Amino acid sequence: MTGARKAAGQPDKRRAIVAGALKLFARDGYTRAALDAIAAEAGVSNRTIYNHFTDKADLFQAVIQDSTERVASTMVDIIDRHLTKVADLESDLIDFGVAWLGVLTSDLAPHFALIRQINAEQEHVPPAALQLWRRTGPQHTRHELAQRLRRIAERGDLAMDDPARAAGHLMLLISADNLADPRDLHDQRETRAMITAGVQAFLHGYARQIRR
Amino acid sequence: MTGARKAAGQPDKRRAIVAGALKLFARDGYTRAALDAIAAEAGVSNRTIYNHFTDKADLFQAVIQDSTERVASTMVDIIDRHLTKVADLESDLIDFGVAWLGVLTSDLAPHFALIRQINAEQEHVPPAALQLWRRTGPQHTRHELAQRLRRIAERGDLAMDDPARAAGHLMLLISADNLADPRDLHDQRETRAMITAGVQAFLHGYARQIRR
DNA sequence: TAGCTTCTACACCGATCGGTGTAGTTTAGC
DNA sequence: GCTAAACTACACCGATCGGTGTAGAAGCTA
Repeated sequence: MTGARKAAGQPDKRRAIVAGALKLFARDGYTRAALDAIAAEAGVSNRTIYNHFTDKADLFQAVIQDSTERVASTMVDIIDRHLTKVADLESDLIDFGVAWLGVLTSDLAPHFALIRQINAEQEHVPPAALQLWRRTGPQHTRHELAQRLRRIAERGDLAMDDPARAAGHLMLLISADNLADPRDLHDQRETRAMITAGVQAFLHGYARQIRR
Repeated sequence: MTGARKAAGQPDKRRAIVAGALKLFARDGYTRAALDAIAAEAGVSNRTIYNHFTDKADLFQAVIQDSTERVASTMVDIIDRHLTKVADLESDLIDFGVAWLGVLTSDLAPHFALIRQINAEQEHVPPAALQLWRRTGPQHTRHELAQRLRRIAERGDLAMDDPARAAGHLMLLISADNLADPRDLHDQRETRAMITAGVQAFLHGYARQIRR
């Protein structure tokens, strides 16, 4: 609700609260996560939380915003690192996919559990928070990815009508259904095989030389 | 937990309870959904629920099983209806996709909200229930779809190494990210365009004549 | 040292919820 | 029409939780 916060309280306490809240919201969901447990996790008094946030809902929204921005910037970094200078498109895309999927098992993993919670609780999450996540999260990274794909297409290695749609397809084919089922992500070989298959499915659909 | 139920109570009451519970579990999630509210939704006394189910968790598991079986059989029907006799592969796949996506907005829609809840609450759902859903739900339909794709491949219209993986890709490309974001699904033209793009991406990746 | 803000510990309120007990009413099957 | 099972209404318990009040400790600034 309140757009601009006036930085009440100690910044390090605030960070600890947000970090602890992310962990518990991600694991337990909005309703199940108790504020006392969050306070304990953050090594902070229950009362201090209300010194930084007006509400449980307010805290939730802050957690969404913080985590989304952090993850989105990581994703954009990966896009930049792998898809700016492209030598062998297929192997570069596979490397890109490996890095992309690696985020799901990194220390940023709780974020994606949080996203599942948001998707489940859509009816109870304030619409403003939902919209904020969609824009600065998946929409932003998809746009960034689409830009790179368009540039590669202009070089002649890809052919597509709608870069945004193609970017969405690539993201789907790379992450497969692992967003819904984050197990099996620890088998390196299986993960790589899955990514390779996804990239090949993507490429042979968009590569110009095999487009009919 | 208890595998075999001894059909305690009136069957129509049981059905009403399961139906009401599905609606509320889907909308509110396991924790938020109150048993009193479920009882009211089902037009049944609070106490009657405990005559049919031992627990809230027991009821939840029954709801998962019931809804999953119903939806899976619908999906298999759609596969059978559209992919048994294939004339024009691309247009048949598009029709198939339209029917497939139509389920998401049908009266079976609450099921997918329930699935989002399950995916979010994975840490708190009994593993047996999770496994049961995965097997009789997505794994089953994917296997069924893979069978059809293999048959089409044997006829020479498709080429693929791993039919199961291909089936997964097709399911992803057809439903795009609408499983996570079920809005926008009411714009007929946009939906059809999305499905068409997905099918074309799939086809040009697996069609033999354009495989390098 | 003085003064201000922040944090902590703790007790507390009101509401919600899962689950039970009970007494009485309805319904199904013989 | 009788009996037993099933259902209803209602009161109730114990636990959890969001949020507040308060009094004092800790830390920063001058």
